[in-house]
Amino acid sequence: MATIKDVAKKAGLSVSTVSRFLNHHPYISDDKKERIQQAMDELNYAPSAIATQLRSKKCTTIGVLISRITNPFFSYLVDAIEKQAKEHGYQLLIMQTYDDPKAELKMLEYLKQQVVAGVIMTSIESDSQVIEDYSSYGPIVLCNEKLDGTEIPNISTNQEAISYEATNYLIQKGYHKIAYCTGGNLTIGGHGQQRTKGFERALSEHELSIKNKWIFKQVHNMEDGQKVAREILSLPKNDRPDAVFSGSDEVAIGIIQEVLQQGLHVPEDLAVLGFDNQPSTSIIAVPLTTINQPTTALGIEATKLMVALLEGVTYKVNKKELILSLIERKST
Amino acid sequence: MATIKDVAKKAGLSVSTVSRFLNHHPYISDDKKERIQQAMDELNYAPSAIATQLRSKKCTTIGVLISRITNPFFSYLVDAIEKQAKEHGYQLLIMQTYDDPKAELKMLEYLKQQVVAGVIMTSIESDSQVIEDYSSYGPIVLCNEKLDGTEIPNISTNQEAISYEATNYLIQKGYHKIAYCTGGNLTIGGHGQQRTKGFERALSEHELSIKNKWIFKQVHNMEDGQKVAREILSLPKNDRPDAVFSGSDEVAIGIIQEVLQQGLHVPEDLAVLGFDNQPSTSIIAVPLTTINQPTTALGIEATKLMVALLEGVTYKVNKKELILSLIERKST
DNA sequence: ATGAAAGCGCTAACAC
DNA sequence: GTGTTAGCGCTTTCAT
Repeated sequence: MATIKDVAKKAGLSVSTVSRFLNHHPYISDDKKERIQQAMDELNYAPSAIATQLRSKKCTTIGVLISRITNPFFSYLVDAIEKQAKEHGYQLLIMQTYDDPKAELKMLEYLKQQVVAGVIMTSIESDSQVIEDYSSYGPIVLCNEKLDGTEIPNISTNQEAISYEATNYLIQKGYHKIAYCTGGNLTIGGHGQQRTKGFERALSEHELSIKNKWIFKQVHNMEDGQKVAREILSLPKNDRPDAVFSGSDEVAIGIIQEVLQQGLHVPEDLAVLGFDNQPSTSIIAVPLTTINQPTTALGIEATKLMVALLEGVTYKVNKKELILSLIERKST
Repeated sequence: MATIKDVAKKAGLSVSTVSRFLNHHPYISDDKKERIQQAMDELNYAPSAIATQLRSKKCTTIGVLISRITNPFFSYLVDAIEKQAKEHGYQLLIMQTYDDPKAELKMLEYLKQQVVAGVIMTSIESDSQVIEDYSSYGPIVLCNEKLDGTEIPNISTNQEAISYEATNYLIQKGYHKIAYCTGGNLTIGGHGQQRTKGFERALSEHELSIKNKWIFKQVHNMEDGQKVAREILSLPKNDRPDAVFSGSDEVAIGIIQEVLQQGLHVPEDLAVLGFDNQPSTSIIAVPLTTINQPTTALGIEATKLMVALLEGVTYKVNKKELILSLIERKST
């Protein structure tokens, strides 16, 4: 590979002039510009990004932490982040955590080592203290997550409110025995805590109770959903929920599949409400009532905020687009 | 940020000793190891990856080019690549092209600038000559793509054969008027050329012809599929295909949706065969007959080959897993 | 076993 | 306008 030195030699100029040319400085005579360009072309020169970075301390790679890219919510989020980042001249280093704090820590170490200039976290596994510590090495922006008691900036939606609204919607529709599915395990500060809060608030306002056996924790995919449906349907009629609020569309789809397979009907035998509005929810046998997340807006705002932080300017987050909405289809 | 110099000073040693410690060289006395470790801890030191890279010329970032991450085929591919890369100590720089050759070129420039050590291309927009030129700067591995007349290594499946097989399957089932959907435009060397070849071979062996109006080019998503279905259904009965072979599941799903919406039936009024076996194809109203791609194997093999190329060892691709298969469901 | 010193490819004062 | 030079933080000879 040719270096800036080779170019300078070939053009009969000094490295600094070539460097100036590279960095679009003013005040270089046109004939020299031409000579440099020609030398570069002949040598097929490209500046070493590494050397530039070491010297100028400018890094244009943003780290993105996601739990799993195959989840449509995250792939759409990454899509939005990537497009926005590219627009500002940044690249994405992507890392899946699969909910493993070790992977998360690896990315945070990359921040410390300056492999990435900043990190957008779309999932959190570490303690807030750990993340706060690392934020001294570069900006960290939380996307669709929050960390109470910290100063870490975040872009997020009001999941508690929409959960409350969706639960009320179910109650108004006449469903009073509502089961609940969550990916977390109902610990405070854990996954889906906000959704759970909204759900519980709506129930208690209507003085409805929820039985322990109607609560399903650590359910994530279609198979889990099918299992949940089997459990529900095996309960005696008078003890059986008439609706399920699932914190995940995938689980909701599994539930619907299983109910239909048993020759029963949705929503007559069991109503199902999901969360995410994943692409496939509108095309299944019984289209799913679910909650739409402003995925693109979340990605765009998180990235804009990150870029602003990186470039030392202020950015006022546009909250108008960050709203969740209930999509009513056929499953409720 | 503390540097190696600071650590050396604090430990009362030279930078070279610290460097040796960092690189796990033998022959460092235990007491000095301890002193260094302690100094590092106190200073909260992390070596600058950039400086290390500039000096040692070792880069552990692999560039991955994909057309769009929101397409499940690609997100599953990236998932497999990321896991495999991580296992070997590499990271992924991901870039979507949205079929724009400019984006592709940007990644290839990153290869030239040593931002990435190698590039895995899961989609190709540039001329083979361009890609061959860039391959002198680092390994390029094609994944699920081929470039005839070049030496660029590739991991791919026999799409021609499965297309042939799937078309024969349709013919054997009694469908003799088969329409065809492709994301490309039927140019030689273009998108889906192999699939088209297999399709045509099967037709011509059975002396079946295909009318021009039964061919749909540049169709990509569900909406395109719905349009295709509308066009097909508006044809007079005697001139209407009885089956569609779609090069994309998404288009196939759109077709099914539209047929059902018009009160007609799949496969009675129109049989539909897709390509990809995307997750949602098994859960739609009429589960789709389609072709399964060995996504994980493609990703794993491409990454293993890339790592081998990067580390200068040979790797024999495991072709046993790289097989396509017809998944028969209810749409044919 | 440890240290001194050169230099990876580039940028940015500082001189002229 | 252009050249000289001193590093950025690290690895790696070459001494000792």
